[in-house]
Amino acid sequence: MPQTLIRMKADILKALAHPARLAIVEFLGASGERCVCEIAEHIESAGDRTMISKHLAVLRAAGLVTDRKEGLRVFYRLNCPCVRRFLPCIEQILEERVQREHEMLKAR
Amino acid sequence: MPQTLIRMKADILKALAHPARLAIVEFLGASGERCVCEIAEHIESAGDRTMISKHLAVLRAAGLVTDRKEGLRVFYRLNCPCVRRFLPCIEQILEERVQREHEMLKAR
DNA sequence: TGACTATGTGAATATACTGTCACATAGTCC
DNA sequence: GGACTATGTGACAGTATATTCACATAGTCA
Repeated sequence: MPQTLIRMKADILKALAHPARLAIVEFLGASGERCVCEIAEHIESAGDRTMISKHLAVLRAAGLVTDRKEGLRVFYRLNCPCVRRFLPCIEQILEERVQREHEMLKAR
Repeated sequence: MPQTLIRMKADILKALAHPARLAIVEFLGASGERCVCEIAEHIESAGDRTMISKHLAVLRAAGLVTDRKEGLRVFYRLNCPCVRRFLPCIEQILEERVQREHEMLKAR
């Protein structure tokens, strides 16, 4: 458990820990390879396309996505299929938390 | 995919996206229930115990850990075993990235 | 009760991240 | 070459997060 390794893992998680970036990862996970314009169109919430570029740069730096140029377009895809496997786990944590909060309200 | 859900999931990831908190989660995942003093002793790197308290509060708020008081001590444990399952996935992403960077260096 | 221990909280500062703007690059088509 | 399109970058202001310190709470034991 060298500190460096932990820090690197935390950095990968940090890359995922933003609504827009998470949405991008989920989108790529569900639909394979997509160009920036398609991603931007699908996310919308992240206002400007500039932001999409920056978020993609963060994901790329973390090693989560790879890009491929084709003419004017740049296509992105998930690097590790395993990301798709662990996102449902996050959802499970969320559901369990919601349920726990429900029970606490009922218990009062 | 309502925006709120995405934001909640990103918040859970954000809670994990800190070296000290990730180390705490890994520690609890490996060794079950531990009191704050044991956690603090194991992490060290996170200087003050004050910080450990705050990190634990973040993990608790995210629904990742639960606490239980026993006398002076407070014991924490992981809430969702599935967290243990997805941490290796992060390691895999990291390894693949390291390998890719290696190849790029060789290719020059 | 009073000294002691384990843990948590609040305020204040330092640091990092986000989002926006204007501009830069690079490829395409005329 | 020049106009156009898709994407990326740099600087800046605003916001959030981490860290530190001093102090608060609450349980134990004499």
